[in-house]
Amino acid sequence: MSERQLTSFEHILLGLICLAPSSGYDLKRIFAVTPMGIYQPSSGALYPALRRLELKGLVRVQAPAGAGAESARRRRVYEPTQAGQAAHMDWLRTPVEAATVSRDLGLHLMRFVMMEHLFTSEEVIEFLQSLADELAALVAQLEQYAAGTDLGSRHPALALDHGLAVHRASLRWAERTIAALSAERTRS
Amino acid sequence: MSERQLTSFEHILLGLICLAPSSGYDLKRIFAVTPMGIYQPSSGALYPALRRLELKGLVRVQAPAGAGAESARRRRVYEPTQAGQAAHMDWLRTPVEAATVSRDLGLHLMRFVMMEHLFTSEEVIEFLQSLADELAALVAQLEQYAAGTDLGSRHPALALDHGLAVHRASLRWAERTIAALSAERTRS
DNA sequence: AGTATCATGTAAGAGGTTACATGATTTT
DNA sequence: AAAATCATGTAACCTCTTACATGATACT
Repeated sequence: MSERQLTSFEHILLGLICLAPSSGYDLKRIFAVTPMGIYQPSSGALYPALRRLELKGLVRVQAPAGAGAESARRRRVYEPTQAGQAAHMDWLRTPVEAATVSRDLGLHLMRFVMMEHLFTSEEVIEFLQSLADELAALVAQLEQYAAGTDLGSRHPALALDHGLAVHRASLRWAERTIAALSAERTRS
Repeated sequence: MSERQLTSFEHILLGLICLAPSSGYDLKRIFAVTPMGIYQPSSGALYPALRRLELKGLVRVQAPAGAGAESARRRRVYEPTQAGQAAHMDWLRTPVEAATVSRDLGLHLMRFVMMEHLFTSEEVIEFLQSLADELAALVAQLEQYAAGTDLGSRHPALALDHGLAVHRASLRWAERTIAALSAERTRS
């Protein structure tokens, strides 16, 4: 209920819990094992973040469930509340911001993954299209900067080439993925 | 003299100051204007960071220089000390780490830019080669993960495709840039 | 004279890292 | 029985963001 909005890390944790109820340790292993693991959250980041989500009423600890009394009492398995699921959907629907598309690209990809069973194909394609639009704008902006500015020396221009190359690759991926998903949609 | 090693942000500030003596405000404008400006440091991050560099003896405030007494006393223009230049060179020579090459790619590009007038062509090419090697290894690792793992559903596989696409683009850039710099070197 | 920009800084609060602590369960 | 792994957490420290404060200089 507190007003402060969630951090990216909290949004991702919430999303993972929406995907499947998980304990802190489960989440840690997800980061360790998948190619998402460029970031390896520390205990000191993970457990307090889960408590914050719990305090905000977005996740709750699953009831012991088992017939026995105290079995597995050590694990705190979190599941989303209704408010948590709603907050997650809101996050997935957040528009792609032009100013931060480059910085947030990894986050957008994460959102794309988490949309899979929550969005219709149309919504997913719409998201990818807005991502593609902003990437195209960014590429155009970088091209303009490269053409219009005398960078003085060699390496800055080469570094700019790198930025152009990777953003063009992202853009092509988005366009290719839109095409693939559209084809699957009509084929159904 | 304090033992704590510099943050990436501090390394970049030091590097920019080595490129040209600058005030905090100058540095702020560099971030605002260039395509480096995905990150816009706040005053609360910038000025304390400069003070830390000063305390560590890596930068110092330029002497007023002008003939007059108090003119322009408001600006604190930093220049590197010998220790600062040495620390900067050490940072530039830091090996590319395989485990973090993806996360640190932007940092490596920044280092590449700052190497321009401090490294020989051979050293620059050597750096780019090690970057290319680690990128190639990362691409191979992702390909292997994609082939060996059943990702269960569609979107994770597509997101992995994105990672492959952008890292291949980085790798191609590195190879292309090595070729270009090598050609220039032999032509001189 | 008033506004915009230049220029540097501080205070509060949030969140992360590192390192340590603790105990249960499983494996050898 | 000992060691490894599972599992959660805390405390100290550091840095960042946000927001505010301050004053000088340049422009209109």
